[in-house]
Amino acid sequence: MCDRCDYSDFLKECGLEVTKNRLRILEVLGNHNFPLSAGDIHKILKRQISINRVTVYRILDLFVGQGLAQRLNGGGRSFVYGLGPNPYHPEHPHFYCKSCGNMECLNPQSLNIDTKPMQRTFPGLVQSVQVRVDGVCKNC
Amino acid sequence: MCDRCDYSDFLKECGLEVTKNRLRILEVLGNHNFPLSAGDIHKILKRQISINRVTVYRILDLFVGQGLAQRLNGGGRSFVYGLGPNPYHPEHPHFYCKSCGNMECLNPQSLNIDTKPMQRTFPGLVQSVQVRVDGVCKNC
DNA sequence: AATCTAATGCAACATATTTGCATTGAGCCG
DNA sequence: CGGCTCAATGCAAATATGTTGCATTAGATT
Repeated sequence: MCDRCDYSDFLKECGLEVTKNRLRILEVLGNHNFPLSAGDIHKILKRQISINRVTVYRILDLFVGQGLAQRLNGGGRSFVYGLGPNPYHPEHPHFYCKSCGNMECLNPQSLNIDTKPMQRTFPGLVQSVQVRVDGVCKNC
Repeated sequence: MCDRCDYSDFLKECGLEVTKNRLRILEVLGNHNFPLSAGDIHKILKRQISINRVTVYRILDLFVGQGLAQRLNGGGRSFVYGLGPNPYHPEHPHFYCKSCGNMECLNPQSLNIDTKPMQRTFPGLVQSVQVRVDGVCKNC
């Protein structure tokens, strides 16, 4: 879907071997404009090929460790994953519909977050700010 | 810990029966300045009394439904719970340490979040904004 | 005390994620 | 080419978390 992203390059840049499964998972993530759970990703891939559930988990963990993917807190009881922020796809907040349980990505500029007050006072290291907006989506 | 909060009153105001287990769970939540998972709460209570895991889950669900408690997305695979916002304890962001996995509550004013851009453009209903700051805490 | 209802306990289930170990496959060196 | 090595993958089982259905208990009300 995103013709500006070369997933093969992404992997190489992270020093990861380029395998079919890894490329497929990156493509699935890139083809959706909302984050997916490991189970969702596995279901989508299984329609086309044979891949093990555990492999999906492992590849996602690997990606998260490298910053290639982002692990987010779905509203439900499982994690959801999206492509990590990169020059073409900046960090952005997510919306969770309490009614249907779906998540969607919001515009990067839909919220202004000022972390300065925090940076001044917080004794630890701030790496990222995860924002989840909860509510009811237009379809519900 | 918080002498301004009368948990028994909290329950009555919500139209809930005042039971020992409910009070105990409110106390545990109030005694910690960071959110706890259902499992944590169960472990803490079991040290003193006999209480069933399921009861903890049910009471927490009840509290969340009434706004007495807040269900947050821990960094890990489970939900975490804290006291819901009230006049004495306003809504506040949370910090998640990627290294040790602990969470802590931040000052309510540590982040400025402007939801106006979002309110203007988003077609659904925005109910709440959950902010989690990720990073490394001072102990790690 | 008898009765009624909500709260709690218990067992079993469901789902998500992790772990250990076996197998496969791609690259490399002789 | 054939064998070697190591990472990637698969498979089975374990673990953690959360839910459901039904039995039991405790507290309020009459």
